[in-house]
Amino acid sequence: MNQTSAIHKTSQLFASISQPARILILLAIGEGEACVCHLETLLGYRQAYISQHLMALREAGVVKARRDGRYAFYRLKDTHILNLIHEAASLAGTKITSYARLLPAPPRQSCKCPECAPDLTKPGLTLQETG
Amino acid sequence: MNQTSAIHKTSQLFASISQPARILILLAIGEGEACVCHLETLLGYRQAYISQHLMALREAGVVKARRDGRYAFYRLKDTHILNLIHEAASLAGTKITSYARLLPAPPRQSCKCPECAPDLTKPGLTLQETG
DNA sequence: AGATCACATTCAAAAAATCGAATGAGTTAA
DNA sequence: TTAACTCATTCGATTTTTTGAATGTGATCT
Repeated sequence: MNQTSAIHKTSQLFASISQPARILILLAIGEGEACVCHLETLLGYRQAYISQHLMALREAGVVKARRDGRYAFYRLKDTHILNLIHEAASLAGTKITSYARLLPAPPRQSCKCPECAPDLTKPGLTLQETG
Repeated sequence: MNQTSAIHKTSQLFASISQPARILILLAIGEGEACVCHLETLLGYRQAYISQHLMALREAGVVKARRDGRYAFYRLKDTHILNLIHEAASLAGTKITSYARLLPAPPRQSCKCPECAPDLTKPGLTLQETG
């Protein structure tokens, strides 16, 4: 592994997250797991749009997918990518707030969006942000 | 400063360094200062090419320029950008070696700017890398 | 079986980045 | 002043990325 190829790989990693939608997706996945429909609901993007970005992130080795039935669950390959994002935000003179992960209901395997997670429709349960 | 604009600024920072030539330039500048002619000799790129990338890095707020006569000296606005690069390399599964005291090997064809010229007369200075 | 759901992929047009070439602008030396 | 030097900028062709739209694939349900 020479210097040139190391720099090339590094630049490709940067390129894969040099886009607002990608960063939002990574933040939404956080340290947990998220299915596409969850991201769709959470971020308000169309499914195909999210899938495209997830494909790019997958090819860049940033996320990995797990299939379970007709759902696909995405997870960060290395959660240190979140640190990278926060440090970049700091260098850019701003601050990005992380999405707090909602605790998954013990027996449930589905995603957390209102569509597949009836628990979230209970009053009083909302999405929260934390720094 | 809301979340959307913070993410936008962060993605722009990533975009500005999502390119091998840019990363090489930042590594070459390192924690010191470098004139364009120095980078030209060091990296083997054309002057206009380097100037273009420096302009992009300047607009992204990554580097700042200082003019001294007909020379322009560039410096990192925040050397933490180097940490960011190394962390990204690690996430990409590679390792980038920093340049320390990097000078062209003899016979030296480096620029004659005040910054580099004195070193050129000293014997025994060669191209060195350090991690 | 057909219908529906969750997601992936392809296609194409628009937008942006890349990069070489030429040129401009300011500084200093002759 | 003229010339040479250092760097910045513009221009344009090529390539890449972005993004909406349409469609494909496989799993699940009825």
